[in-house]
Amino acid sequence: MSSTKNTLMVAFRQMLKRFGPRGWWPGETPFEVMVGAILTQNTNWGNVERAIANLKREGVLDPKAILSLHTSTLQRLIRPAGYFRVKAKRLRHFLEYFVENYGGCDRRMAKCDLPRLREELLSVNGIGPETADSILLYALKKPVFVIDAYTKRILSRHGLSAEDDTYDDLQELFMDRLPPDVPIYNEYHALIVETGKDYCRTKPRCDECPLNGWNW
DNA sequence: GACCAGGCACATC
DNA sequence: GATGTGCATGGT
Repeated sequence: MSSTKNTLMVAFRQMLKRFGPRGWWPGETPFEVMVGAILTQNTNWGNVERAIANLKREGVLDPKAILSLHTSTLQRLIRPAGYFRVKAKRLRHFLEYFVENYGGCDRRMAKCDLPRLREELLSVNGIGPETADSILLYALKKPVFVIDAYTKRILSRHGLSAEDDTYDDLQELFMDRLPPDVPIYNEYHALIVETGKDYCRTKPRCDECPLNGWNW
């Protein structure tokens, strides 16, 4: 266990050395982070930035302001992020929950405990485990480890996960072995994404990967 | 033109 | 419960 813990931190330091702190999540406010978490589902971040810029330009990057938009207007503004019809619905579902339960106030929401918030978020149509955890960690500063496609791919490539491991299995793997520390969870996930982008796409460059030899 | 990107819900078997 | 499919834009 302790050697595993050490291995996880060694991998962390290797990635940090290679890329430096990523400073996630890019977003000026917790609310912007929440919107970004939904818009970035299976989507390149650059496209999400365009969509968020549109919302800002129209002065509607605000829970109630977005809710008051006509559906076609919302769709037009978030169009660059792709899947704009489904994402308009998902955004609305989340905002209805957010405004109804917390008055659209992230600080009020952050006062609630993690297990309750996670369960609530997962019950919102359009919010799955990764989106829920991204909101919890990056917007509300709750200690949850975010698992994403890169994490799955990297763990699998290094033989550190099984085919049938679920999202929760992989999350447990990290959370059992790391202290419940928001800055570490934040930086760790961001660095895994960065490592995945550079070395672990469909044509992997395993030889150069900073996680070469990673094991536990 | 193919492939990729910081998922999720739903239909079908 | 597992497997397959639709959703869509913009960069490389």
